Amino acid sequence: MDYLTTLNPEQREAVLHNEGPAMIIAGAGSGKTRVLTVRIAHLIDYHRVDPFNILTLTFTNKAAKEMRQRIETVVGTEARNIWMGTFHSVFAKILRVEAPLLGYPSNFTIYDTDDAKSLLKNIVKEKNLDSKVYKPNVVLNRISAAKNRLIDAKQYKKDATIASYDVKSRLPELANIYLKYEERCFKAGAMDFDDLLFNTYKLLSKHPDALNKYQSKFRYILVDEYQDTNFAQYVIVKKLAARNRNIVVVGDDAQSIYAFRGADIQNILNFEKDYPELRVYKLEQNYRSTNTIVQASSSIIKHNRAQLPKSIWTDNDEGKLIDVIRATSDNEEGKLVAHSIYENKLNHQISYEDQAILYRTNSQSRAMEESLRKLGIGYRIVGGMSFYQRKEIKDLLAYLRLTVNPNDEQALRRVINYPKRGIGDTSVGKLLIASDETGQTLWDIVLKVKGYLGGSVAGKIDGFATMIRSFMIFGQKNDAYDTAMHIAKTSGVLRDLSSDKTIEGVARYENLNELLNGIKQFVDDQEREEKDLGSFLQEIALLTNADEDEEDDREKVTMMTIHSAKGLEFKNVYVCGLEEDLFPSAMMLSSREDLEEERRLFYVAITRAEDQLTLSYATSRYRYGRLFNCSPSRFLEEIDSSYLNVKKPKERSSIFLERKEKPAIGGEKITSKEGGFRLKAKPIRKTFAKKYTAPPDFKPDDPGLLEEGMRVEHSKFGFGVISKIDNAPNSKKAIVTFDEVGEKTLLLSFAKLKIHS
DNA sequence: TTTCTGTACTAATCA
DNA sequence: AGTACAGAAA
Repeated sequence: MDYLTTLNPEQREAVLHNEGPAMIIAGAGSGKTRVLTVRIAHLIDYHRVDPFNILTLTFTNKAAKEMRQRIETVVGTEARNIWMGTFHSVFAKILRVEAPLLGYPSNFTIYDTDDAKSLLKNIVKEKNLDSKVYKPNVVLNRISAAKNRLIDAKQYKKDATIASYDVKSRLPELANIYLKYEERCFKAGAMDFDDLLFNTYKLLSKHPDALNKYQSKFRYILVDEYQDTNFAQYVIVKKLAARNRNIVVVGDDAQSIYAFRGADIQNILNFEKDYPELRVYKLEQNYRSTNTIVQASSSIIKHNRAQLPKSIWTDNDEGKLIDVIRATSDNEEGKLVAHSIYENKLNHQISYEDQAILYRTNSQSRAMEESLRKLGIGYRIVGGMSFYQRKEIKDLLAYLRLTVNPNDEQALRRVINYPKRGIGDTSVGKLLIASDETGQTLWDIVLKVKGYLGGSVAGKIDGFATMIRSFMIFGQKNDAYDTAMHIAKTSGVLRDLSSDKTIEGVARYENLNELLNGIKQFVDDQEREEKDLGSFLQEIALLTNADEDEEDDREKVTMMTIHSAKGLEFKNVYVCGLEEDLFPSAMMLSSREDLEEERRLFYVAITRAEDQLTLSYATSRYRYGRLFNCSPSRFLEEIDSSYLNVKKPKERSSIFLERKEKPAIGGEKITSKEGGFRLKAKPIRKTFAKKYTAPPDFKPDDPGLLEEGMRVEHSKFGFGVISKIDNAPNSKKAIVTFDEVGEKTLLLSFAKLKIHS
């Protein structure tokens, strides 16, 4: 029970709350994760609750993992039996078992946003609708919103209000697209992200035995970040908790930032209505930030009308004022931020891992990256274009998906002609028509292709089907790694990539190997029981942006969107791009609700900082390759100016601005998963390869003169040092570490290198 | 059927 | 700046 002594009275009360519903309103930095973990530990350790009976829903898998580890220090390995994870991953786990009740195979595929969009694109095309009007993005958002409100395609079609709204917004065919989309997903044995929630709801409402089973299993339910749950999640939780009513939700209305995904603050208010016996606990003391930051954040959030009454306070020091940096361009903004980070380290011994750069949109990372690289500051980017979104990764994954579930239409279409095997769009189109007319899946048609197509194409398709079938048989007898390796080799994917000797091609090949390594680590994980391909695919389908690798973070600045930063904290935080139309986003200016959500997002951003907060903006910025002027964000004016230190451009030390540029280190994007393996993508940087252009008088030297350790100039990559020369008979190679683009292997018969002494 | 090339269009946040 | 698509040429 020592763990209770570390809590303040309010926290302790929340932890000791016994049975029945409770809501914990926890301000930023008030120790809510601590309360949650101690509470769970207390349930197990003191109240002798069986961990199997506890369900904890968190916002990221990483948060769940950390929480589990902390609980383990109190109650031991028993903690591993707690059901803990994101809504999506917990529900996917349930659906793996129960999907057959809903007519889905238990090895169902999970469609990510890209799969969903490309399926919608296909449907729009098949219906001969204008894809400029029915944009996949827009259509998907509408369908997603409907699913989050638990409206299926049939109900959608019947609903007069929705119909008139769709007509008004000139998308009258939406209902029919939704019907088709639903049908195609079901036929393919696939669920999109929203289906994981929707189908769980269907399961619990249509199958009393299943409802009964999970209600008695989950006797204690805890929900973190409750302010970001949507209607579907709300209803499911309510159903699960209906019998025991032991539900504790933790949230902060001021940090609700996912309305675009259907999150509804209303859920907090509904909660009070649903459980009249509800106890409410408030955690108002901030342990994270300086008083300046706490006060400044309060001065911002009070501009919002919609909020629950609470007053955040802190015992911490007053701290430093909030710096405001003004730059003339996005590139200069990056430079100033990078220099400031460098200076913090040099003069104040603040290591890079304690510093973070936050921005509204992922596209803002580029200018920052370049500046950090020039100063030789290591960094890592959370989110953005992730490893799994790369073409080469998706290609192999499509083969793997197809092997697990051959009805997966998106996967089939992706690889039926990759690598090129002479099955073009025309032929695939014919198969699709046959599939539509006969009601069979695309795979069924492929199996019986000779009945629908003639000529040599039929033979090729037949060969493809035979290959996939052989993969399926192979997969039944082997683990995920051996199967994936077999598939990569036999399908020709590996050969196709290794034949591409361009720089980008080599990077792609390495990425593919990284994926295979990742699968190997998955298989080698001692704690894992299921090592088949299907388990691996399920594992990676639900990775979140924040599910990051930790061992590699040392001496690296963290960069991410503010959304990804939720729940995190850093000593020094830079919030960039504080300009009208960027933050707040131009798309969020039309209603008070939207603007207030942007303001909450800003609130989340600044409350990430412990000691020092810096806000920056630029007066011009590149968009669509053009330079646009911008004006400072209204949010800057909303902060009480007594907390601000507006830096005048002159004050900045010129030493830094003229410093010689250092070679780059670091700079890889990292994505990983909690099971212990991690995947790094080799960045494919055409941009930087293009950036450098040799002077007109550039003349390469004779490759024979090159030696290890020499400093050389390359016509595209700029300057670098030869780290190794490989004297293979017909392909002399040099490995050169370039200042800007990092290590490259160059074939000396092609590469033009000039020696610099 | 594939590959090349020019053009049109686009970048908000996430599971 | 990057890319996705359409149309022409091979």
